[in-house]
Amino acid sequence: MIQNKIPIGRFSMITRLTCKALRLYDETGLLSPSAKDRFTGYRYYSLSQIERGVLIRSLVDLGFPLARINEMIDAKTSGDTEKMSQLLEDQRQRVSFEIDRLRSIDRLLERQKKEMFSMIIAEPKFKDIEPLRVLSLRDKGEYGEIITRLISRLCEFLGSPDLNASNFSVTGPFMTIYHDGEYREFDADVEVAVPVTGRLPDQIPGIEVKTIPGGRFASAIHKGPYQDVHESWGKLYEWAANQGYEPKTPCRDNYLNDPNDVPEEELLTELLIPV
Amino acid sequence: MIQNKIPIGRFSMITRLTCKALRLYDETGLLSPSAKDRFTGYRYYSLSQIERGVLIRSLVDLGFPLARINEMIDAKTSGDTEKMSQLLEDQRQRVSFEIDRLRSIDRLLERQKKEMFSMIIAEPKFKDIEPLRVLSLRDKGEYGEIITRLISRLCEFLGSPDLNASNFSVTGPFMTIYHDGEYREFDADVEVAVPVTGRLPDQIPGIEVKTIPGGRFASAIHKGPYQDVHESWGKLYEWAANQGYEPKTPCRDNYLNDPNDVPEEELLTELLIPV
DNA sequence: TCGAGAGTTTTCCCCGGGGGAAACTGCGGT
DNA sequence: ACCGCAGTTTCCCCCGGGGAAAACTCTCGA
Repeated sequence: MIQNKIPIGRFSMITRLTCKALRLYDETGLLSPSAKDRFTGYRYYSLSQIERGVLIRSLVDLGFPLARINEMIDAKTSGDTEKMSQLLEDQRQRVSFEIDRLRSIDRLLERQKKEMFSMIIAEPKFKDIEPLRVLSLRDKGEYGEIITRLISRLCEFLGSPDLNASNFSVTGPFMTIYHDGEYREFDADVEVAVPVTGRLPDQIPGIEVKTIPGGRFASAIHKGPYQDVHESWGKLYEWAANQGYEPKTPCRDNYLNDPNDVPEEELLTELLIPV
Repeated sequence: MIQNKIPIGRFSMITRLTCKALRLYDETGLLSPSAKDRFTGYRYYSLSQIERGVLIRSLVDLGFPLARINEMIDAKTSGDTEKMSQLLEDQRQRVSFEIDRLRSIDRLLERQKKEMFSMIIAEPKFKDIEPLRVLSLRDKGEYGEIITRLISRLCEFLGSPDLNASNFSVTGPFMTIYHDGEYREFDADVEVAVPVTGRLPDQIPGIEVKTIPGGRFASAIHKGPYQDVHESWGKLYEWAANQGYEPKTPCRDNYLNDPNDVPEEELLTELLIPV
């Protein structure tokens, strides 16, 4: 019997697997050296293990995770061609999927390069939102004016000193809830709310504590002046419809930053449509 | 001052970052909550942190690693447009590179699906090989015949029982070294060698212990019958030349598995051209 | 037989979080 | 004032190795 004691470094050169990887494969049992010196712990591989090593290497090159490599080798040694092509097909799908993902990232990067973050708009997605306990104020009138007015009234209330002592606190951004079925420039039925926790020290006429319902929403983030928000609403409606959901009511939006802090072009508004 | 104590879960909903990620960002300092309860450890974020969170999220979507995200935000807040577009460009390159890599994997997978591993050939690459101490036997004649003959003589010698006792062992696969400048069907100058370690117990006429030189090699793995090896040699020469290297001499090949163990179509031969 | 230099061993930390366990806490409702 | 549930905390393991450190060992040539 020819002793073939290939030390790890040379075996690594032959199989193109790194020493680090070989040690890992030893631990996990994917490829254990045929001999291990009991005193020094040195690993020694045999010539007949080279083939397995090379096979593992090519499977690694194909992007298989180690668990799949194990399955694949099992399938190959037991001649299970069915399983093998199954695994190959799975892998191909995973790779294609990844390629698509990267391509869309590439497109986004391209856009950012041109516009230098003037337009980071998070891609639309669905969100499951829990019911929310809010402080709210509702009125009718012209959009822009009424929202400004209600928000400043809420701010005024929140700024009052006797709130500091209580366990009351604000737990989210301001939001507007549009109770009308569709956009209406004037005489709109609008509610402004802010998520809160804790108990109110006293009753303020017109300001109400209530719980607004949760559920599934289509969500997108609009960046830029409030005036342009209509376009984004349109896109979001379209997107939700394309995904096979029917837009419901009432819509909301969240004001994610403060017009006092950032210029108009940096304003972020999250748009939410219940579906 | 309005207390805004947004707990981690809600902040995660708003920014679209997971709680897990937020805890990590807290540890690394990328985004630390504005308040942390000293007794319970609860994290509380403020409304004004939402913007940073949303920005981080969109950078994550763009595939930036966290370190780059840090740099990017620094550049953005200090208004360093130069740096920003630099980072964007870098990222775009990394993504394109990754897309290319995946595409080539996809191509390989496609091929494997058709040929079911009848042709795993590792992609050509360059290797730096150390000098190798070998047992060698050299002769002239017709390729196929001479290689077979020399290998069996070496095997015979290696199988002799007095070697077992010594500290002598085989540390690599058999190899052939082609000393001619080019392919020659007959009267080829061929050396067969096997890497060894330890001392030879006695001298065998014709068998020599020597050290063959190392250096940089172009390497590929051929799978299939030895007869077809010429095509792979040709491809490897072409590839090395395309990479701007000049093929030198002598070439070698390593026999990575044993014709006694596997059918002809499964034979693996590593081809090495010094450059 | 010895010494130098290269090879190998373990161990630990890193990426960028996901998943899950066990324990503790917040908060609204009754 | 208490209950129960949902939220939050920390801790540890997982992927698939890369990099580095400290200690040990192998091998070849002199």
